[in-house]
Amino acid sequence: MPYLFTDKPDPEPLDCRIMTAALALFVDRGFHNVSVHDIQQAAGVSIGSIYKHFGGKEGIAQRLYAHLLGEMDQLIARALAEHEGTVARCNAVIRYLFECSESHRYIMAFLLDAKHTEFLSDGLPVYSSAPFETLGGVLTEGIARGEIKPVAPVVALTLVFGSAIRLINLRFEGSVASPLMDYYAELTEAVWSGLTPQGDA
Amino acid sequence: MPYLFTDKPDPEPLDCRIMTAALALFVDRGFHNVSVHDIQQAAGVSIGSIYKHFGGKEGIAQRLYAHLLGEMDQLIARALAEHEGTVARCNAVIRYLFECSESHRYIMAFLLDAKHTEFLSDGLPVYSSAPFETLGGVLTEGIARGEIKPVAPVVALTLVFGSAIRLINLRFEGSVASPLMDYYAELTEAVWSGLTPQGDA
DNA sequence: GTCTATATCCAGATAGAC
DNA sequence: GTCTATCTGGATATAGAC
Repeated sequence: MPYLFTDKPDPEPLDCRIMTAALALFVDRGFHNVSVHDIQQAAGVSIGSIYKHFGGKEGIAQRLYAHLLGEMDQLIARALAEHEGTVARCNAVIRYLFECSESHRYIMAFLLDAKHTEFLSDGLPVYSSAPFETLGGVLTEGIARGEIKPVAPVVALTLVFGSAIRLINLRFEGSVASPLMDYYAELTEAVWSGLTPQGDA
Repeated sequence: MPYLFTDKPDPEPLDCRIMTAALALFVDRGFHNVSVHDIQQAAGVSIGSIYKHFGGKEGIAQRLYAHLLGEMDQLIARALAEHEGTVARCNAVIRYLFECSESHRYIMAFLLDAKHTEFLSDGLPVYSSAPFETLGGVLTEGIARGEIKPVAPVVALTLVFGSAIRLINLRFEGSVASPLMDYYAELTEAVWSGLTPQGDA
């Protein structure tokens, strides 16, 4: 089972083997280019088990998505708890996003790179999900407090996190050779100098 | 045949009917959730014609992608030709991107919203394609001339166009209710006040 | 060059043994 | 609860008439 912050339990249960294998395949090839047979083979399990535990391919994707959204929620909660002030909090989130993108590529690619609406019948797009709602709230609050220029919240959101996530996407695509943290300072400085009244970084 | 700037010729040839129908289906449902039968039916053509003209579903997507990248190239060339200076040029591109996203939703959604690598065996990701290479060049030049702060080109690219494109994505997803141009001024002002030495908008 | 009918293949899903 | 073998549906692709 793929986690961002905890190490997996040693006698890894079958569910987790399946989800881990599926995650890698989904990211590498795309959901629709992966068959249940591929997952079964990669996980070293039988087809029967997969249908018993998940009900099918979409079932795996659903549970993966729900689980990983939870991980993302933890990441954001952690970043927010560790800092005070809108700028510091958002920077902490960006830093975590960058670091986790390097250290847990599959998790982050599945969350930030996939078009979930194309294979999850129910699921909302990531940017309407709980974690990103939280970030929108942080920025809206920052605007209300005057820490951020009075722009539309969605503009602040796209500037701060949209650009950061685009950089992550480019990194996953292979268009960016250096580790993301190499760009952290430049990016955050430029963003906040455009969004804060005083122009602090 | 979907165009950004020209009106379609009146006795619309068969190729174009097929490509137009396929474009709408690909955007609405995603490439893998569309069958050749669906396209055939929507275009009012027979399966035989589709295989004769395009060789199959991926053939349609390939020609669509090539054609629409050309349209995007025109859009950018136009914006660059109409203005002088890095900031004005980039703003013109953003303005065109916003306007075309409202007026030609299917074209822009196919170009900016789809994961082409998942269904085109050859095609590069959009952000490594000619149009975006051009934009990278414009920003690199602006940095060299001192019109833009000396940041890594990829940082400038993600800030200027990454945030704009994220906003477009959100608009397509339905997360943004107002027309994109409502945010144009706020977005560009914030971006350039972070990226230009003097902080001009 | 356009269509219809058909063949082939493969992924998704299940039934029943162990 | 886990596996193997099998069924079924549907999508891609083609062959041949018009």
